[in-house]
Amino acid sequence: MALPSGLLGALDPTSDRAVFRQIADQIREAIDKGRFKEGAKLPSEAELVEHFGVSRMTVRNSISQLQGEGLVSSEHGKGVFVRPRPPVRRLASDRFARRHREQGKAAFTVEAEAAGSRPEVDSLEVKEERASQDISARLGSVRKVLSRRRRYLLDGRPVEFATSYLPLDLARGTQIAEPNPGPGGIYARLEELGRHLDHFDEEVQARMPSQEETKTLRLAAGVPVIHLVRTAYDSEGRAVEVCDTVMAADAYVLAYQLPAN
Amino acid sequence: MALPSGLLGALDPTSDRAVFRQIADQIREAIDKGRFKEGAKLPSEAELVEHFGVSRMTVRNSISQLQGEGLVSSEHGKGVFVRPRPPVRRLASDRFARRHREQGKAAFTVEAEAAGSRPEVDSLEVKEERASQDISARLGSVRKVLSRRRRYLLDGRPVEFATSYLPLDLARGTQIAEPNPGPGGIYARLEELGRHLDHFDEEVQARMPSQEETKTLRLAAGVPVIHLVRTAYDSEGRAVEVCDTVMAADAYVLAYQLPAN
DNA sequence: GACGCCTAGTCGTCTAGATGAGTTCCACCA
DNA sequence: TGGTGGAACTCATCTAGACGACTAGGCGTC
Repeated sequence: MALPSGLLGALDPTSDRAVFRQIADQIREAIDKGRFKEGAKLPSEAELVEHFGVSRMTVRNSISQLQGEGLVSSEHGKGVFVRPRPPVRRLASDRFARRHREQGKAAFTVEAEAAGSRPEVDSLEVKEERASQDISARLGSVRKVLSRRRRYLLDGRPVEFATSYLPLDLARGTQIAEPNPGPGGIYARLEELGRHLDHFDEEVQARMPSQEETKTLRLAAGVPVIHLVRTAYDSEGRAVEVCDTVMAADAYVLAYQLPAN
Repeated sequence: MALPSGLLGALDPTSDRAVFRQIADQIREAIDKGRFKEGAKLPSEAELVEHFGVSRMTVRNSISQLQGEGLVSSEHGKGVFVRPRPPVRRLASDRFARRHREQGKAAFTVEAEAAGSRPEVDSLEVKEERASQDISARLGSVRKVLSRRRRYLLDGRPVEFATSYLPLDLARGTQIAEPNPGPGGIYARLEELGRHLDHFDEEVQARMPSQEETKTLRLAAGVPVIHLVRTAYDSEGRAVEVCDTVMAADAYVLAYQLPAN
């Protein structure tokens, strides 16, 4: 039952700092210093109670603190574990370049397989609907849109879900309205429709997930999401697609290249 | 003491869902539906205890749930409030374009004043130090660097802090090593030194803040940070600066433009 | 009017205990 | 051999109460 000595220190009873914060500090430091490795099990609540001589609620308070920081996650009946850092997927700013599209495969699939992961696309849903105010504004006062909703998984883990919106009069009746848009994806189809793509605008924000997002992406406590809204413009400056994406922040790093002039 | 009726519903005792989650759901829904507006005070813990007929710890558990989601923040002695959404600063991908630099003022200052905010720069610290492994790799195997550390505030609120690293043999003895690098900032000085800037690489990640970041940025619970690492390259492809930035995620939206070819 | 004190209301921290539920493993029995 | 039941351990939820500390407003004193 007793804790291996040296793993965790003692409390400072003279400190102003709340006891549960001191305990969280101790555990955090032990993780930082590698005394608890990624994926390792923390001492059980009972062991921590004994070690620090406090009540169980205080220990739980400490752990819930660390959970909120995304450092640990608890599993009912098993224990509390140092949260492993999943491999991140790097999204380069040229990922929608035409030269990649011409290969004919979806960007997500190609990239994932190159990284040795098993990609999946999920819950595909294609609908015709009224544009929300925001989408309408981004598409240039379009009323009705075709929406394409899907979820992406890597090795069975959901990492991202996205909804594309296209003006209905552009997409209706084309392969874009089919579940499978064909080789090169909807951007290839848009170009075949004579909409030569010129550039994309991306807006990036980070925030904590909603309840629904937590569920859809199976997020652990303390994992934010990246919310990315991309608008595609054709060579005449018309917006042809808006893609609204929510990503598990611990699975991604976004890379952009900016010109200096 | 009693709660205005209609604000919050009742619990479902037959539900599997934990009581504290049901209470959090009720409050979340009330916020979503606008029954509690931004900045409004939630019912006190005592009122919620009475309304739902549960113990105080259960109510506190609900509230701490909502805090973790970034929905509310509590103020000791005052109450729990719906977290107001602060105005966000939009960072455009051309913010380092030469044409802006030539105005002579710092980008942060110009932008903030244009938006009607009061900008401040803080805790400026210039040091010579050994490069960390990561910084060294990004700068191309540079051992010693000049580091410039500073914090940015808008209307007194810290929103971002950043550290720039430059190869020491490039920056030493120049105005870059001075606290005030002069008009146009260090990028202008680099160009005067013959390092014509070609492009920047930016890497964006989001995560929960460390203890220190929470303190430096005075972050509320449930606010993630955006971690941005920018590398500046000159026209000969040499990395001349790495800037490591941590931003309060609720204060920013990043905007990028990507070419389609 | 300015200041300080007091008080009621608020959240923060901590204790001690009860019950529930998921996981693991092993001894026992068929 | 193989399955089953249970013990022991884990975290999850909830209760009831105590004390501390911060805030705001009222009130009296100077």
